[in-house]
Amino acid sequence: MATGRNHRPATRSRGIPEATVARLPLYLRALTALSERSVPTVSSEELAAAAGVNSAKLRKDFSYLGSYGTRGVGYDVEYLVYQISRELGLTQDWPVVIVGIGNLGAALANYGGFASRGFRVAALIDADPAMAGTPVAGIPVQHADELEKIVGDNGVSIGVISTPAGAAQQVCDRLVAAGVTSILNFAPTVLSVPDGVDVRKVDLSIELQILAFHEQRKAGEDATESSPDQAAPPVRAAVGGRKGPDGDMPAVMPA
Amino acid sequence: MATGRNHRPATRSRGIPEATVARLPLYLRALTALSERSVPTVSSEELAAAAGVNSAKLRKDFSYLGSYGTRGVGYDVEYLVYQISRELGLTQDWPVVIVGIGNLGAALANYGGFASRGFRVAALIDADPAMAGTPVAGIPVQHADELEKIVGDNGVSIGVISTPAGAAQQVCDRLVAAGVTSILNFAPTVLSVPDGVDVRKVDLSIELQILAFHEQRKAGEDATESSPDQAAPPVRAAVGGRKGPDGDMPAVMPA
DNA sequence: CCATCTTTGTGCACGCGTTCACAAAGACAT
DNA sequence: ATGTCTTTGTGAACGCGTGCACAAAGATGG
Repeated sequence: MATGRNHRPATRSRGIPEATVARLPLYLRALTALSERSVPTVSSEELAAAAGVNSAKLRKDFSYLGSYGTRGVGYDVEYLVYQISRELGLTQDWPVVIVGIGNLGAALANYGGFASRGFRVAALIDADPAMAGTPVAGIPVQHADELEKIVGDNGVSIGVISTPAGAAQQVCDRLVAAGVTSILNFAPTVLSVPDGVDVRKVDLSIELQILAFHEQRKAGEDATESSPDQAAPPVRAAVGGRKGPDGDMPAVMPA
Repeated sequence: MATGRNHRPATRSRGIPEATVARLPLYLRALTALSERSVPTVSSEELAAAAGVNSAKLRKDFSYLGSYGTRGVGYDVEYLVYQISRELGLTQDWPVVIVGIGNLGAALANYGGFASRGFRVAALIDADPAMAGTPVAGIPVQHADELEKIVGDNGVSIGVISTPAGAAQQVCDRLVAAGVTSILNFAPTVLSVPDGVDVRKVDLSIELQILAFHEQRKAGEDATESSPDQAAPPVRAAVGGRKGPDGDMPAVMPA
């Protein structure tokens, strides 16, 4: 039921590696800061430091875009800002819909970085009829029934899902059916989409768990790895047995 | 990722690859759902489908944890839930502080997935004196002056930064100085931290830009790749010279 | 016009991650 | 017991991403 044929056949588009694409926004941000300070040129070393990456990596990344640097001098800041913006498709306007206007959805709607970079919040959508008409971030919330019409009328191709996990797949299906081909998913669920639709997920819970893993490892190293088993003993559960010994796992969509 | 000399000496801890660690929370979530439905065992194929990954990858991932499966049958759900939880360090309690209680910070504080899996919001911190005492998600906001004391008293090792970009590095430095060794950064900035401190970043803007890239590419393919240059002409800026002849560069985005 | 010095662009090697494909292991039926 | 059938665990090959190290390019000064 979940992913199924989520192929992702090496999204290497026009020869630009996916890893490079993921770093371009980082470079762009650093370059924009330099541009605001009217810095005319930067070396790969300086820019790499500002973006927090290796300078060789940065140069190789730029080489995929073409040769925009001048040897002995560096890169022209304004020119590079333009080239990267164009490569990322930020020279055009991207109408975006946010579905699920709870705490998170409202926060996203209010997020400044949204509107500032070619992205425009075309509509806020929520399933709660009581919210319809209520303005959030200056935009009136519309009912989910309008979803297809909104997407169609505005030519929306990017959708943001900030609904509860239980509603995410259904919302996703409707968005895709209406014409959306890129989805940013904040709900803690694996979304299943047809080929040709891109999904990126932002998952707070997963990030925290990864941090906890490393944190535990650090603590374990300090403790000379002497801890035999700090918590409850593994107790291989009998097949078909009940829940865990402590019976926790606090119900509904923990994370 | 941080900046400067953040070596990341192959964070391969006890032989568990980083990529595997990043997937464990995904497996755990799928397994928890199965556990709630009282499913006793799953095959790698089923679980992989639920988690949206390749079954061979899943089996290899589990092999790093040890051999918890039974050939011909599959994996014991309860047992695996426990093993992964333990590996991720979720059998212990992780006090977390959230710094920056704006729209996003408040949304995070209200996020259910936070408290449910071993993570406990120990404190909410904001620099605005007017917010001090105001309860958010049932927890009174404390002033930033208390940061060091809060971290110290509660033994906090994980910090969440949801401040504006300008304040993030400073907050980060204070958290680290106070003893925090893992940081989840929502601010659109590259954080610089000393060795031994882990930083993970969640950046809405970057995710959208990556989606825009692929979206543009899809549109370009549909148009038979005939588009020569859809927007303003590149107009290579003269090296060392001033800006473009017409001084355009439409300020394609402030921040 | 030549020498020097800076910085880019990239060939190459290495390591990680993914995937295939299959032998080993065990459940289950007879 | 023995055979069959399912599913795991993993050896091996492959491809991507990273970083080193250096030659080529061009600016700059004499």
